[in-house]
Amino acid sequence: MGRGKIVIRRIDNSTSRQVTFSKRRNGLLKKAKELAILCDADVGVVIFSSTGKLHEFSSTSMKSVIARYRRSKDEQQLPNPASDIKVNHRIQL
Amino acid sequence: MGRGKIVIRRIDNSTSRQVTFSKRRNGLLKKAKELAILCDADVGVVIFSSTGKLHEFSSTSMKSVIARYRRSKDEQQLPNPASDIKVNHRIQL
DNA sequence: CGTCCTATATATAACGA
DNA sequence: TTCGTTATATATAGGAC
Repeated sequence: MGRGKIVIRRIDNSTSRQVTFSKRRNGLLKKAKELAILCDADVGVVIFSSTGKLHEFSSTSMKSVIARYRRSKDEQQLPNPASDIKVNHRIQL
Repeated sequence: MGRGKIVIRRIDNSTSRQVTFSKRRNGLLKKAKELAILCDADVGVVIFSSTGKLHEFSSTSMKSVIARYRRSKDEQQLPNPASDIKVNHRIQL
């Protein structure tokens, strides 16, 4: 989507990688927000740049998204309730 | 980005909302993957459709992304060491 | 580092089968 | 509803500030 076509592989040049990062990071966060609004979805996005800086977006709150994610995961990975009697896990954060 | 321009607000029609959801969800996940590869970033995306179905993407593992998110948050929300005597966080990374 | 500009690459809204 | 098709809307690569 620009003057030239690019291949999806790690950008070697540190400077261009940084530039591309900020542009695409903004694009991704915008898309996430649009998806959440348009489709009434609960979305959570976490991005760590290669320099370790955090960027995020969450339609509700990252906390609730993560909590919901856990619950959802727990459910789907417990297809064997018969042998799992003591299913008590606390959802923190 | 289609035949017509749209306003970013919840799509009332359930059917179109569903259609738009699957298209944009795929788009968002693709963008997330590209960002991770191109910019060597650590990305985590969690999406719950309005019907509650989970969709996700993570460059490494959602588990590690969430863990990293927590650490990152812990650090940044402790800008008041004066009143916080028991500030013991380990800086890793 | 973010911002503006502009030519292109992509994503996708509206349809049709 | 689930897929293609395609006309348009957007995102963004490249480059200059």
